[in-house]
Amino acid sequence: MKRYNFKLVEKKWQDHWEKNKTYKSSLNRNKKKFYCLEMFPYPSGKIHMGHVRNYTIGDVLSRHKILQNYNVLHPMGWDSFGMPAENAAKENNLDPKVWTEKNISVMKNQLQMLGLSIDWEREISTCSEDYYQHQQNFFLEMYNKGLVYRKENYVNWDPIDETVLANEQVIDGRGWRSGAIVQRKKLNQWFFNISKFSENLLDELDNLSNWPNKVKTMQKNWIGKSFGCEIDFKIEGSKDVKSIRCFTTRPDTLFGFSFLALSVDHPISKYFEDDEKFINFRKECSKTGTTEESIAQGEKIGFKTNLIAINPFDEKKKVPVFFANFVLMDYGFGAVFGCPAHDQRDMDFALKYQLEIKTVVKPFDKDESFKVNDKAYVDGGEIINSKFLNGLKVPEESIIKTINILEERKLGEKKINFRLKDWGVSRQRYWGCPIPIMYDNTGNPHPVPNELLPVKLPENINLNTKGNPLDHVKDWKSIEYKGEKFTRETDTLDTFVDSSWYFLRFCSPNEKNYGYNEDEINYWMPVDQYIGGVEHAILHLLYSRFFMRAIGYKKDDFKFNEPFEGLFTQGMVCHETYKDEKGNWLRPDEVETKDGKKYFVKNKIENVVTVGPSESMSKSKKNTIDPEQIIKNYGADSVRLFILSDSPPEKDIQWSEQGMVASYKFIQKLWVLHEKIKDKINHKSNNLNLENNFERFINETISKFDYNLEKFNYNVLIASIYETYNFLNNILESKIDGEILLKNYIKILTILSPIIPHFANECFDNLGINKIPSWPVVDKDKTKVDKVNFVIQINGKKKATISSKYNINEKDLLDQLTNDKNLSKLIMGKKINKSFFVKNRLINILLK
RNA sequence: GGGCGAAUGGCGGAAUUGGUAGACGCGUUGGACUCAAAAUCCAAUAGUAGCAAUACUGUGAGAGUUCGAUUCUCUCUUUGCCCA
Repeated sequence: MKRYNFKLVEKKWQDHWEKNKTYKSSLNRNKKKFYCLEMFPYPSGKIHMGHVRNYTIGDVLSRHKILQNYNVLHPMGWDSFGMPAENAAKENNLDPKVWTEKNISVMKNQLQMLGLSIDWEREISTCSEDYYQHQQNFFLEMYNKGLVYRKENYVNWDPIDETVLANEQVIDGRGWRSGAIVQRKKLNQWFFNISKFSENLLDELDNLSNWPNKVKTMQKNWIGKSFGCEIDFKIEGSKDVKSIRCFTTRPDTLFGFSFLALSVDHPISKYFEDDEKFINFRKECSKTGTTEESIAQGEKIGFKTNLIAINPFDEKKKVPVFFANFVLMDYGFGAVFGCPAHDQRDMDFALKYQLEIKTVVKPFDKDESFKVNDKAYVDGGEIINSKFLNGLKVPEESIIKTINILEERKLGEKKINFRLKDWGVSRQRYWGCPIPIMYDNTGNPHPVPNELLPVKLPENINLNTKGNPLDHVKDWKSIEYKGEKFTRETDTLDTFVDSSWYFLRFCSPNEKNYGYNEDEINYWMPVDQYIGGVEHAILHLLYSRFFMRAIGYKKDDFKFNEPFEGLFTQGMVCHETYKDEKGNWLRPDEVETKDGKKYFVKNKIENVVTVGPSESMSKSKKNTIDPEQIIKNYGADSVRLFILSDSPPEKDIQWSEQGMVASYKFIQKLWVLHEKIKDKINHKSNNLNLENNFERFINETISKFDYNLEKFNYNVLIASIYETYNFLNNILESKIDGEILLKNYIKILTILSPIIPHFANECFDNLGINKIPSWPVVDKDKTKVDKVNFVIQINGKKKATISSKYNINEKDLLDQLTNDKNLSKLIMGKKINKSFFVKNRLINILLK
């Protein structure tokens, strides 16, 4: 008996698929299409286990659909613009393009080692001119439709590197690279008008029935629709400022108003720019960073102005105006009215600056003397201490009625506010898609005219400059058109733009004239199943949804809004973390264990290792496992089997070497089984009972497969593969007819093939079958049983099981029970009060 | 602080959605094979009591609905993610 040699077999089939273009897809209207897409990778160097998991899940689905005779599109490409390339290139003094292309070739090779059913002829790379030229087109179309505009916006500015930093690159108020204190700087930037579609993006979430609710909730919260009103507050104490406009969702607490807080970026801050104390205060604020979270967690501080705000409902009530660090210019109008009794943030602030805390809402079960002290009361109840608002139910009456009153008195107006802000797409970086805009000598922007498109990214430029390298490429930056001199926009597009339409490009990757071919996208789109990490639940998915709306805006032949019909978000791959005595992280292969209890540095038993919690694999904690090495050691099928077997795909999985070995051994065992079966297929026998039993098991297994494939319960699927193995191994002990054995074994191999494709193909080949048959259909007749195990419960407790006829009725079952010598004593001498009968399952007998 | 989810043997996890809790795998223990080890195979494996048949307890804690609850409801604890 030959050992199964995965190295030879896997290579053989991968070559076979490539040579025969087995997974090439093309438009075929006679077949139902299925577009299976996994989030494409960033070419960072090597694939990681997260990729292995992601692409294995997608591959199982894709191969399953192929066997169900769908016309499957399963492409792969590269999200290849972005900062890491630029940084790596700077460090190693090479071209980002060279770095990127090298990584792509390494990673493509690694993905191919996994044996994925990908149509590699559709491979795309977002950094190639073939791709980004169409993106420039989309940008200009959107520009012409008024969906793109330019405005000044605050950014995190690193004064040493002279560069803009993303929020996550600001650590404790300093640039992650230079360590310089980050400044807030106003820059002119390009924006996509995503907020125009806020309402629609929110509403149509409800149609996405094949999306996880979790993701839909996250998007809902992100879009953040809130209902409230705008109120103008009269201001005293300044000749320049007469009123300030606020947005609020709680106008009903207006009588609890005790201060007005402004963002330090509020337009009226310009009147305070001579005040040194204010300038210092603003500096202090900029240290807390610009994220909402850091602001909320940091201490709330304020700067008291000499201004006085007047309560519109009670002109006698005058309160101080502050600048405060917890108010963001991005939300509402950068001004909030403070009601400490019913908002915790306002409460913290009021306590610090000893401002009035006036209770205006009470819970239903308290009386009018209810008083808020130092913890804001934010739940429902009834309005008190508020003159004409008293008695209104909070929130169902109070908010809308207050708004009506404000509107009647012309003090404010109803307003729906969205948290979702327009998408700033300008990046002061080299390695991205150039923005096809040029400026005339007065600084006005113009779209780059057709004959000068695409705007190509210059190559071989000096990256070791301050600020955006493109700014320094003089001969690229300045152009002449029809005798007039222009300078190019040197910002490039956010890489989220690249990934907002790549799924369209896959439908017609070679279309020359436009980003997509209409026929092709109308056939293939939308993506039937999209698979990726939950970390992209908000931005990438929302931007893609926006992009479809933006392309389709004022364009009748673009027929769909939603790019992804189904979405599946997989969990992360985790591994234990290790630290030596000095607290340095150690790689798993640097650690050795004895009895699974004591851990120490390899070959140095005296150096104890502390085992930390299992966490998402990351380079910084050194708890990564290199997929290529694992595939080389155990084979692609084993890796695929293991990565699916231990946990449900949507949950995190713990990488375990033992589990990996178990999967490897199992493939070996399957091969032994295969050879045993092959030896028996010419065996003649006639044992009807055995055959029925056998066919029932096989059909039940297929039905389990169908159910669990549909639900992405791949771990349960693998469990039933083990059960099938055990069953087949057992049945070979008896004399089963060879023909029936083979017929059913073929079905089993077929349903195994999406998970372990190399192995299954080899087995088919070995049996002289050159094409994997279609997905088997469950034969319901074969799953019929004539006996079932009935559970006997007495007073709700399980007492026994009894084998009885299928579909037996209650009376016959009770007869059978009373005639059974052993079981009859369970009810002997007692009166049956009542009984509950579940067909073919159980009976619960209540005795008196 | 808010929203959503989770909690089941030594471990990862099953449970046809209210009907036999612990499938399947890992680990552990015992046995076979071997001069020995590895590999492989066989068996046992929720806990307590018992030689045993068996009995009782048991799905984070506590209550509730129900003939029957891992599953539904409420309260609490711990924990994860997202948002603030």
